[in-house]
Amino acid sequence: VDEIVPGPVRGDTRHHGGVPGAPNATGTVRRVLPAEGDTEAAEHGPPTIYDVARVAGVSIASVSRVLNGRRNPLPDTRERVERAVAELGFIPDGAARALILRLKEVVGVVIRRPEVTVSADGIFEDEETSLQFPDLINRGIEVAAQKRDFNLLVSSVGLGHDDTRRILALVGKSDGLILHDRVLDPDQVGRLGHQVPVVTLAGMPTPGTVNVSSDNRAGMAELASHLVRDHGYRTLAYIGGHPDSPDNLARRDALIEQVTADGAEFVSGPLWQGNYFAAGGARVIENLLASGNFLPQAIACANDQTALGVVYALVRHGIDVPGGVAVTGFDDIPVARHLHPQLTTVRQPITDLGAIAFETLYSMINDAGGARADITLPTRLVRRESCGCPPTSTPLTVRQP
Amino acid sequence: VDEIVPGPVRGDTRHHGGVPGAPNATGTVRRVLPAEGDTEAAEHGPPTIYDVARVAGVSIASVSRVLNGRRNPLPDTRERVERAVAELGFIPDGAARALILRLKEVVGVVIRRPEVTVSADGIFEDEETSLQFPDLINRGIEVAAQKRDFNLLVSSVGLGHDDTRRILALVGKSDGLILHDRVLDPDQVGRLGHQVPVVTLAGMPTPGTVNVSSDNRAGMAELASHLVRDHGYRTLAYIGGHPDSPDNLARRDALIEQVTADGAEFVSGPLWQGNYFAAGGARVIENLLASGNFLPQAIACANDQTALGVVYALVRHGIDVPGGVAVTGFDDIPVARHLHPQLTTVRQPITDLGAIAFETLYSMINDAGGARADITLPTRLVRRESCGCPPTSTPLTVRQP
DNA sequence: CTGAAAGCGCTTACAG
DNA sequence: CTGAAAGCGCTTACAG
Repeated sequence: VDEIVPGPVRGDTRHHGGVPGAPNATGTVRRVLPAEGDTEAAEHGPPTIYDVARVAGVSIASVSRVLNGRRNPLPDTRERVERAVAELGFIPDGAARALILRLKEVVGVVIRRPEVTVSADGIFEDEETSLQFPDLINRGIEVAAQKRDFNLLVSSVGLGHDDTRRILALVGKSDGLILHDRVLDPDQVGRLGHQVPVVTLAGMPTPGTVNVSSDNRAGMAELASHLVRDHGYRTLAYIGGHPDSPDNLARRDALIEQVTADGAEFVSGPLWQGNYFAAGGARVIENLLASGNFLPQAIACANDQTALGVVYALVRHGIDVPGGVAVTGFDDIPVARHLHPQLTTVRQPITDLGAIAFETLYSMINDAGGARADITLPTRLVRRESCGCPPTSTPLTVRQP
Repeated sequence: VDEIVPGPVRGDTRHHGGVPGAPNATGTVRRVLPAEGDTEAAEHGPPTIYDVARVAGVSIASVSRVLNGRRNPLPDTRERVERAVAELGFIPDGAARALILRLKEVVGVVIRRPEVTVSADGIFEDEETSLQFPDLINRGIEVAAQKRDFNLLVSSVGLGHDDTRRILALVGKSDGLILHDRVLDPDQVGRLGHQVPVVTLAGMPTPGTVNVSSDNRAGMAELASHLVRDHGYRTLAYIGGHPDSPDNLARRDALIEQVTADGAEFVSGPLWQGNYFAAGGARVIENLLASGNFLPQAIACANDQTALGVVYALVRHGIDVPGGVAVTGFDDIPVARHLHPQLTTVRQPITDLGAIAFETLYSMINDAGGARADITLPTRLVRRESCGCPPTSTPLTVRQP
């Protein structure tokens, strides 16, 4: 029996019957059994390195070497492989490559997607709000990743969905994780950090992971000083982002500190709670006005999108910005400079944040070395019109190289 | 010699010496050689299914079955596996899983990142322009993908970079591709379509791939009629997007057709070329004004971001919108409703576009079945203020469920 | 320079 | 129900 049955001896005998250039015929059979006559087994699925080797008349090792530029294959070998690759339309399977290399060249990124909330009157907030800031960060990550031949694998989490399962699946598909703000609580981050390289963006510093954020305190302090000392505003308020966001807390604290230190009054209360989105900012103003509250001279918002909603709501109610109330943002997203009035804000190096997060993760992936320090990037005040400053006369849409 | 050397007999003998719970010690050795004394080989790298099996005292097959909910493992088996998984912090390797399943559960998405262009006076345009529309589409893809346990693998391409290599690498890491507008020329798309399932967004229909787009013609025709018939504008112009964008061409053609049919005048010329970004729209206005051109009564822009820049530049020059010139957009990105004036535009179902692109691709991945028809989603005119309509009195930031 | 062989970490018929 | 074995498609020492 042993010598009659032509059972597979090595993996590559499975491929003996492939017809080069023949289009995939059925696409249904998964395991190719050795053909009876050993002559016309149909080709299934995309071509593999075995198919290329057979067509080129070389070993799979040579194919691999040509494709990866290892050693110096003979010109003849190289040409035959390249011809076969082109003929078959061969694309190497990343999974097999990742398995042997122990490197997927994939960075997992987890963002928090906006919740669909229901307000008191049973109306849903728009769930298609824009994630400008996170999207811009992801762009920074992607551009940096590209230079290392990495790609960006995105997953979003929301409240009440079994996120752990989703995140673990993401980990299994990547070499390391970058977590946006408020994606996991610090405990979970710490635990994850033991299993895989993790970088957090604007998160809580956790041993074993690296946190990348920008200097909220300095930026907000500079803004506060500008509002109080330069413009002379005596009453100020803050419209917060998500209450569990470290960025939000740092900005708020710095504002209160500076405003108080400069002898102005900080107005606060439960109504001043936003959610990082324009809708949230607008709602705060609506509620404030509806309940007859007085408005301070200046409102500092947790981010630009909130400021956008605030300006919108104020103008709707006939309140001029900055004439009636000054409004400022945080982030300096691209649209901020195209608004009326142009938005005064604190500039974060948004794409740099992403790029540095990736580079940090990349170094963690490559050497499992010891502890690394958290990173804080500088911020700076961008004075435009919404704080009360005069319009600038610089070119509108261009910048110096 | 044969019986003295304790060489690996099966793959799993490699794991005999692992110390459960011990932290990864060196992290440098890659291949674990059989330990001399066969007793204290250090654990390396993250735990595998063999480690879990050993700790749980079962076979790797049982571990796999528990983890994937196949068959009905005995409660005892299940518990021991779950305990071992928790103890070791085991996360299954997606690459190995993908290799055997022939499914990576990953959708590759290619976007075109904005070019860094140099204008005539040697000044660079801001490369951090916002990709709101593509980002929103990607969100739609991601949400749909999630429901199928897929993740989104992103890669961006730009002019002059060796994109083919990058895209092929992406293909190797995913089960299928969604291509944004202007990522590849139709020839390349067609070729790729032979090798892997491909869905294009607003691309040129190609045999073997499926194109998903929205009804540009109907939307733009509706807008044009509104401007000419309802508002009575007699001169109109169009600020284009990228000249090689099918969306752009369809919108322009529909506008010209309708404007002409309605007996109004269509103004055009080389200066009216934008690039889908705010900076491009603003520059068109600047150039027009600088060269002493007269402005039409209404300007329809290729998309909302362009309109944003146009409004900005007009207002800067003291031209009221819509009083002096009416301006409209296309897309209805979230920020459009928060601008002053609120932007009249054509609404595309942005996230639906992404979701449907994914679902189409998913079905292509699961059955390599025959040809599929291209898909066109409906659009509709959203009348707000920038066309000359009065402000609406509906709630500002909410919508009905 | 090149090829035969081993092995990456999983899943799943196939027997028991 | 469970385990031993095969195999997914690659890369890379190891010999020749």
